[in-house]
Amino acid sequence: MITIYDIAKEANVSAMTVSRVINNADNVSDKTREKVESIIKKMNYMPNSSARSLVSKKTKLLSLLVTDIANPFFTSVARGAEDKAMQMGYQLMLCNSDENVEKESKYIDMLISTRIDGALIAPANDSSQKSILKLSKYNIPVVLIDRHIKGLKCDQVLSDNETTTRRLMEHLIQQGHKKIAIINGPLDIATARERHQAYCDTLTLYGLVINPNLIQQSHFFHDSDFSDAIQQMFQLPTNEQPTAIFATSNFLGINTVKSLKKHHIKVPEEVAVVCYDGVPNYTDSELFLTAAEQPSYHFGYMGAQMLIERIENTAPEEPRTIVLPAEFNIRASSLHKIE
Amino acid sequence: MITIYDIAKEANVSAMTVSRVINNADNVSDKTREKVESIIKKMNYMPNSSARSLVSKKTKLLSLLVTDIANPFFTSVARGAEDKAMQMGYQLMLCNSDENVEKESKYIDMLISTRIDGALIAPANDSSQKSILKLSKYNIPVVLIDRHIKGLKCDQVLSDNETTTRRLMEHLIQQGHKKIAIINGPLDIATARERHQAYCDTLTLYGLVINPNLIQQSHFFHDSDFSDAIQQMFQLPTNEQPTAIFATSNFLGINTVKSLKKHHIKVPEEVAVVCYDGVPNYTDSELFLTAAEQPSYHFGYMGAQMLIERIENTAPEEPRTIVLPAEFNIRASSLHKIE
DNA sequence: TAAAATAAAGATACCGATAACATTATAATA
DNA sequence: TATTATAATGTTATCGGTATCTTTATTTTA
Repeated sequence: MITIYDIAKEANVSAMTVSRVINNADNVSDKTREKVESIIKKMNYMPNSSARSLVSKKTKLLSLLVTDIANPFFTSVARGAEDKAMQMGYQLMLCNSDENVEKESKYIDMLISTRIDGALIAPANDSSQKSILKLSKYNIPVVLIDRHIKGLKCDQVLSDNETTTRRLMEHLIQQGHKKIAIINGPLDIATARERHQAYCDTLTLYGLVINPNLIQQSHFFHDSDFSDAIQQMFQLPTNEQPTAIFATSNFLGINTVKSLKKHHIKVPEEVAVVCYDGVPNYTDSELFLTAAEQPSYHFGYMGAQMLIERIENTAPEEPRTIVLPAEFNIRASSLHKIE
Repeated sequence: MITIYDIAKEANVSAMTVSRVINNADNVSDKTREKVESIIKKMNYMPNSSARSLVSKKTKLLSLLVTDIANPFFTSVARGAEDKAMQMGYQLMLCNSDENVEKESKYIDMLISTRIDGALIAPANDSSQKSILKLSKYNIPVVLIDRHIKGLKCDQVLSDNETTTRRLMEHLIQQGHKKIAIINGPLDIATARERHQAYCDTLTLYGLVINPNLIQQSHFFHDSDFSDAIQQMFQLPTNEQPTAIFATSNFLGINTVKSLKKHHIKVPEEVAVVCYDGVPNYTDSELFLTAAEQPSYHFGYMGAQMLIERIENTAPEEPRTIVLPAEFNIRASSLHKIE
């Protein structure tokens, strides 16, 4: 492996001069610079980042720690984060926690050892706080994505859970729905908690009752199954049965519609469905599910930008929170007025 | 930042003893080990990977260089690769080349500087060879994914382009189609070239004519647009117009169906469509497009495994090629017999 | 022209770990 | 008990860069 010393010897200069050349220091004569540069090219020299990092204490490495890159929301976040990282000269490491705090913690330990310059994290749940604080102990800045953690002060890019939920609910209420169910993720995840709260608040705001039988918790994975929960709701006395369902995530939305179909319940005629977050359209036809679509690419892009600003000390000291608005796409799944 | 020396001082031992403890060397007394371990825990010490790498010449870093992580094929590849990498104690860096050789080359330079232990690459096209050879110059093993490069000897995980194409074509031919168009990516990409070849071979095999008017090149991006190409084909004399289309990638398939729809051409009644590779189903209904679905997760998983074997010298010297079979899903888009 | 200022390059130590060898303490053997 | 073998620990050099200080060469100023 070629080092700075090989170049130095070949060019008849000191290693320090070579270092100056590759770092574009200004106190190198043009003649020397040209000579060194030509030898670097000839010998195909590339500086060793480990050696550099050891001295500089910077790795130019960021990490994106999400629950599952295969969730299209995070796929797009990754793309955005990577674009910004590359643009700013950073590389991005990918980690999937599977919403598992132990796995997440193991990753974070690895990331600390790697001495990444910063981390973009969509935490598994509230108890991720411990691992994240560990990063802080190592002065590794963190930007939270999508899910914040109560009591944890750091930069974050979040969705406007309150407004977006309310607007989805209002859409249903305007269509005449009074018995609206919610299918949600675990309440130890901020997004689930806030969407739950906003769901309750909106019902109250419009003078509707909050029926615990219409509140179901599942999880946010792709294969969340709550066929039983659905069935249960539709075995309630008729006056309790929901006429609309609010699903709090892309996969929950899809699986809700699938479950309903399985139980031969017609959407939207018998029950309307709205969904927080959307999915890419890989079909030739229009999408079916009414969704508040999040600008997921920007979650990653803005997140990476904030992170790099933090790393490079160009950010204000006070932690910043960016709230990105969703885009509402009213579609067939909720287009059926009831009286 | 806490180092091995801080631990050593606190434990009243030499740095080397601490190093032995963290590396689980067997020649450390239990008493010493316990003492050191407790101090490591107390002081929250984590070894510095840069320092380790500098000595060991191993970074435990892999890279996944694909054209676009947002393409569901590569998303799934990434998930598979990451799973295997994590399992084996490696971390995965993510790079998107956007099928751009310059961008790809820039990435590869960064990866060399980072001294990654190995790279999983889906090359932009044939001229990626130069950059990939550069990696070899630095003894960084490469596993090619999905796209191989002629003349480049290395481990690879590929699709069976010949068989899969032939089977898709045969399916069409069995339905009575004689005028089959192909919508393909650029021919400087191996997959496109091989699918093109297999398309021609299959036509010949069944005694059908190869009509250049029915051979269209676009590209593999998400937003490939070939509405004009489609229109052109359907402005041919009736006896030349295709009754079926073979799209050589997931996005090409989707966009083909979309374009046809735009031109009010009915699928499958007026033209059947089959597609190489599929997409995840994010809808409640059955997918429409007949597709040869690739086990993308395994492309990544197996690729990472081969790569790690190569890195850790447990692989046979001779480069290996793994060919993963596709799964055929005949769906509505091609289910219409013609006489 | 001598003294001071500036530019260009070199020497050395260090970043944080580990490999290789050296030393000391302890146990086994003659 | 003296001698070896073995176990446990320490010392030093090194990985490939860069920060810092020093030296040498060149230019500017008085």
